[in-house]
Amino acid sequence: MVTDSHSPSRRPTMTDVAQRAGVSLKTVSRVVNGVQTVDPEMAGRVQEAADELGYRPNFAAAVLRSGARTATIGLLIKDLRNEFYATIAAAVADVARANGFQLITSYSGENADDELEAVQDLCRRRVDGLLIVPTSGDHAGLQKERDLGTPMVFLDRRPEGLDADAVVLDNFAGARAGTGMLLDEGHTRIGILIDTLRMPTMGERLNGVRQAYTDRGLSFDESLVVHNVATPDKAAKRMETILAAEQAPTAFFCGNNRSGVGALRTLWAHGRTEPLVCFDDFHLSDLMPRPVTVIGYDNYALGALGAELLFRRIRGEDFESQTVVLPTRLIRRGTTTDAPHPTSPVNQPTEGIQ
Amino acid sequence: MVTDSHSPSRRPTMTDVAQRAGVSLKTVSRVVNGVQTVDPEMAGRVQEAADELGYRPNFAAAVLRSGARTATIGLLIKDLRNEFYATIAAAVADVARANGFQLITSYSGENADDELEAVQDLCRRRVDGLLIVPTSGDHAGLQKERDLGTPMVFLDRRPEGLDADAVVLDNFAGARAGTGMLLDEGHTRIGILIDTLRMPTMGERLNGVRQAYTDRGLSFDESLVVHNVATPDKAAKRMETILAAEQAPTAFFCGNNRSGVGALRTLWAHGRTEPLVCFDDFHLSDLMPRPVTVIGYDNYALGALGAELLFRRIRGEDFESQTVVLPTRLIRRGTTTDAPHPTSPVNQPTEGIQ
DNA sequence: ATGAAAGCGCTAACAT
DNA sequence: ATGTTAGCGCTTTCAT
Repeated sequence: MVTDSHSPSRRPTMTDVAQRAGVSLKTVSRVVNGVQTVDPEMAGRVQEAADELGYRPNFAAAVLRSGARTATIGLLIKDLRNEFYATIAAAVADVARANGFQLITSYSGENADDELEAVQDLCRRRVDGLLIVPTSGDHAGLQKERDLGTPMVFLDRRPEGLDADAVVLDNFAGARAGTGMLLDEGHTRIGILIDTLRMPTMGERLNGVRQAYTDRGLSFDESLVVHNVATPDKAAKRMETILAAEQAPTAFFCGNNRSGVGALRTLWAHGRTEPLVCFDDFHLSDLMPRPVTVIGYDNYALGALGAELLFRRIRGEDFESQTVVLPTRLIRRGTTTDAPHPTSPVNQPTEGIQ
Repeated sequence: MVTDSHSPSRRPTMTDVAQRAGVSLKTVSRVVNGVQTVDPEMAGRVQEAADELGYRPNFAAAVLRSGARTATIGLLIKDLRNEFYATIAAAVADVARANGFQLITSYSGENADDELEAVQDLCRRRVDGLLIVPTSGDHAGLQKERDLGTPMVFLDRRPEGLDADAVVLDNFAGARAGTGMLLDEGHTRIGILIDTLRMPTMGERLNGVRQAYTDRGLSFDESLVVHNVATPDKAAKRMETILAAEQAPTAFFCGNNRSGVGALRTLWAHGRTEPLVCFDDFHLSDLMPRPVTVIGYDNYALGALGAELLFRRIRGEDFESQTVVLPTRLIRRGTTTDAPHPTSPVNQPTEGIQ
């Protein structure tokens, strides 16, 4: 039953089918593509021959000759284990599927060079469009590819040095509202944990924090900002130090869910009750063992809107480059209990967590 | 600066570059591919012409003529928002990248027909191999594609009606150990929440549960099994009914993390302390507001091992179809507090949760 | 070291 | 309704 499945034997071609069915190449083409009128009897013979041989049309050859689209889009994205990116990828996959396109998911790399290389590879493969969740801060190198006819839409971050569409979050307003809430609760020393400012999103969020102070005529103490908190582990460790210090902050603002989760762990471990606001919602945030306020948004919409925008370009619509800004909103999450302190607060952190 | 980026103008070809550089087509080919010796002066001229035109080799055309691989693998997978699948996808993406391959991620669909269709589309695109996280229970239709020369590796579920490699979890042993733990703690009425038995993985897990009873000479009450609990919401609702019943179970076993999370929510909302064992670990399980024991495993390894296996096939290695079974282990997660009951236990569940 | 011709698998444009 | 010819963009083979 199992034939020699490991032989690299050439797949049958249209010519093979034509020979077997005793018809011309073109007739096979017509039958396979289901267009035009073909004599039913003949069509049957062709279909039979094709089935017997296990004929599968070579899509790339058809595209090459006909000049049709490859019906493929590319997505450059970082780490699918991070739910932020995974949700975007899921949205893009859904839209691609709805349009009958395949999706090539490629890693966006660490810097502008990696990114450019990935884009160029996808262009060699003649993708019809590109969705990019950028890592690097310079996209000027991509201008050429776009000019060459590959539309691009940027997700989560605006393109820099490049004229292209984008869908981003309102980082500034979100951070401003979150910080404002803490200030309005009477906190004036708010510890800020952010990832590197090389991510413009972080800069926007930090500016939102500053603006909340300004809004209220308060001055912001920049020394309360802790930079380069890239992982939950780092956040947890930095929090240990911060909490031990004199004049520790009375509330915390975390620039993303990674730092938020890490900070939460340490606060929980020490039974601390300082309020925490965290940019990005996350799975199960509602079941956290203590309150946490998140700055949430529609993550799936970010990916879906970006993909829709891309397909408009692919369909040939011509319009000025546009940037869609998605709103955020404050959501109270986590649980509250009567217990002032956990009995056995420290637990093995979940493995493989972002 | 921005040239007419929306014109569907043909991308330049090798012939265009050759003309501009005043050399033959073949010379351009040699320069572009960086093989063979070409006069440096000439190579420079060619490179210059290529850069000026923004020439990008047409990868598909090269593959067509040379018969080389497409350097592409396909991944059929369901929902990337589910961290189980997202982790597998991340692992596969990493291995593909390490091998210089691109990855087409396609939806595996709802049934055998969708699945077959997706596979056939990928075969038309001549992917060099296929990773499949199956949804359907019949893969006989894929045999032909495999015989035609496309190697396949199944992830999480064994292929049915098809001779192919697979990487799966030891569902039986995991469920047996988890249930055994509860039985050894003295529980005899354990409520079982599982998804549909049409998923063989669920059947294996349920059999593991039964075996744990058998191991101890206990008889298992099949009426304690709740079927078709597919989402956290469903699990939460079913738990309401179960807890309200007379002779409610004194402990719970959930067949996957979706039902586990849902059950956890309801238990927590009611301040119930019945122990809960859940197949699948999940993000932040360590911070759940009450204890939970998970049956964990190396999810990333599942994807990575599968991809490695596939690449061995792609490289032409010939060996008997093999199934790798990954071990599981019990892990205590969640937090414990002195508080017998939460004050405000019911909270808005996290949005967009799997 | 460079180039001309043929052809990968398919479809477009023309016959018939 | 069916077939023939040419050629998509590239690499191979074989000259030179």
